[in-house]
Formats: sequence, C-alpha cells, structure tokens
Amino acid sequence: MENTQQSKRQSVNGINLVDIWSVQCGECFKWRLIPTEEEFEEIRSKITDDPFVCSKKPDVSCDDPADIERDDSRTWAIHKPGIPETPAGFKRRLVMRKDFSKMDCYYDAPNGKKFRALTDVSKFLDKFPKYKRDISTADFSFTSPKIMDDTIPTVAGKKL
DNA sequence: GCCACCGGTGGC
DNA sequence: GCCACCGGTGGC
Repeated sequence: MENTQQSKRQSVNGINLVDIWSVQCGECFKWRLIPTEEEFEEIRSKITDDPFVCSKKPDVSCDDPADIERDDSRTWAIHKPGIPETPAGFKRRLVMRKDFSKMDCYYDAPNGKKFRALTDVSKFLDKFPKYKRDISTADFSFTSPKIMDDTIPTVAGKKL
C-alpha cells in the first residue's frame, strides 16, 4: 500500500482543485491531514527514507482517530513513492483532467520555462547550462498520482 | 502567436 | 494494459 497521497474535491462549478493533502501513517495506517502543499511535498519527497508516522504531527499519536477516511465523497489521487523533492525555485504542478481520468504533471522553471516531460528538462539544461550546477534530470519526475477509480465522481452511475 | 489542455501511441 | 511523452488545436 502506498502511504503518501493527495485527495481532491469533486468538481464544483467546474473548478478542480486539490483541497486536502493527507499522508498515511506507516504504523497504524490512519490518514493524517497535512496543512499545506509545501509540507506535503516535504514529507512526500522523503517518505522512503523517513516514513511518516502519526507522532510527527504535533500532539498526535496513533491512538487518535484518523483525520479523514477514504470514501467517495472526494476523489483520491495516490502519489507514487520515490518522486524527488522539487528543486528550489521550481514548481511542480499536478493538473486533473476534466474527466478525472488522470492527472498531468508539469514543472515551472524559475525563468518561466515550462516542462511537460523529462526531455524538456534535458533541452532546458542544454540551453541554460548554468542550471547544471544545481540540478539534473534526476531531480524531476513527471509520474503523476494514480486516480482511485472508485472515487471518480459519476453522473447517473456513469463516469464523466 | 501562444499555451493550456487533450487524445493518441510507442515502448515497456 | 499502462503510462511517459508528444503532436495538435481551440480559445484567447
């Protein structure tokens, strides 16, 4: 079972935004809310070497009830492990498709360039070699979270 | 002309 | 069958 993940509210007025970030405890498997995307990113990028446990949240232990349960009131997107921490100055973006079939991953570079695949990163590093001091293609992963099929919103029993 | 977004597919 | 990648394009 994966133990980092992000959940996402169902479409409201056509707006699809991630409104909840949560992480699963590696010991009791309860889900804990993470207040900000930045904190989630920090935990997520280190999860393999430094598994998340309830006690990492202030004044929380595995004895406390879960912050949130997995149900179909929202769409859940589970992050894959091993995605590197986003380099400083870069922004990793996940965009849900309108039909909830998948998410697309993009990075924004400090100079405004946008990447949609590792090949874009390679081209960028060739064009702007000064960045090679600090980053390589290994610092990027375009692997997007897995949408949990049973949580995709439906209309009259059918997927959008 | 740009770019956000989507559909299709080659390689695994 | 999945998914990383890329070509195309509609809307601005």
